[in-house]
Amino acid sequence: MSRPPHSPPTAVGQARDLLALNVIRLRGERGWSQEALAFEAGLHRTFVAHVERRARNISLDNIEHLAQALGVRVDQLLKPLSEA
Amino acid sequence: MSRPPHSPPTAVGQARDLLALNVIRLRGERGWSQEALAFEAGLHRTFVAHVERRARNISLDNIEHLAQALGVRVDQLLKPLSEA
DNA sequence: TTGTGACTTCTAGTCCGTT
DNA sequence: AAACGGACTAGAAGTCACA
Repeated sequence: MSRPPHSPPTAVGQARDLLALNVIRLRGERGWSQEALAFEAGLHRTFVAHVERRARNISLDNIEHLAQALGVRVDQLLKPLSEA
Repeated sequence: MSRPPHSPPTAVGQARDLLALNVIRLRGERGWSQEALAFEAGLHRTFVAHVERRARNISLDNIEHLAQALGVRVDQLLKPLSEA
């Protein structure tokens, strides 16, 4: 009565994992420290660290700031690694 | 000194628009009211209304709840309509 | 059925540190 | 360079009355 038959079951909390892994990956590709990324995104260094450790429930506006700092689209930050 | 040369410039606030448009579209495709979606996502009806009107800076966990209710992946909710 | 402003509670997000 | 903690403030979550 609600979900399309072919969509894979998605465990809660996976979004934080996806974001964390993509941020870590993209930041690494650019050779940036957490502090450098935080500066580019206008966020605090400890907050970026929390996000990468999945310890915080980041808001959409700040996801967007991270995406812009990394030079990618917002949805790219939430794609499964297999597709990134 | 920061952004890859070929990434398109993305205006701030677009993420809310993207999310809103995708939620409205997917909800419409399913013939659901805001209240029905809210119920499926475990959220309040007025909260969904605020999100669709871009009036709230929703967090990642709740984006995930909406995605699960709609039976799509999180990144699908933030894709440009042209690619959805 | 949906939009909206206002309100309280709780956590996102900052800033200071130490390891 | 990054994990981790404490204390604090800004702002999201969640709800309601009403248009």
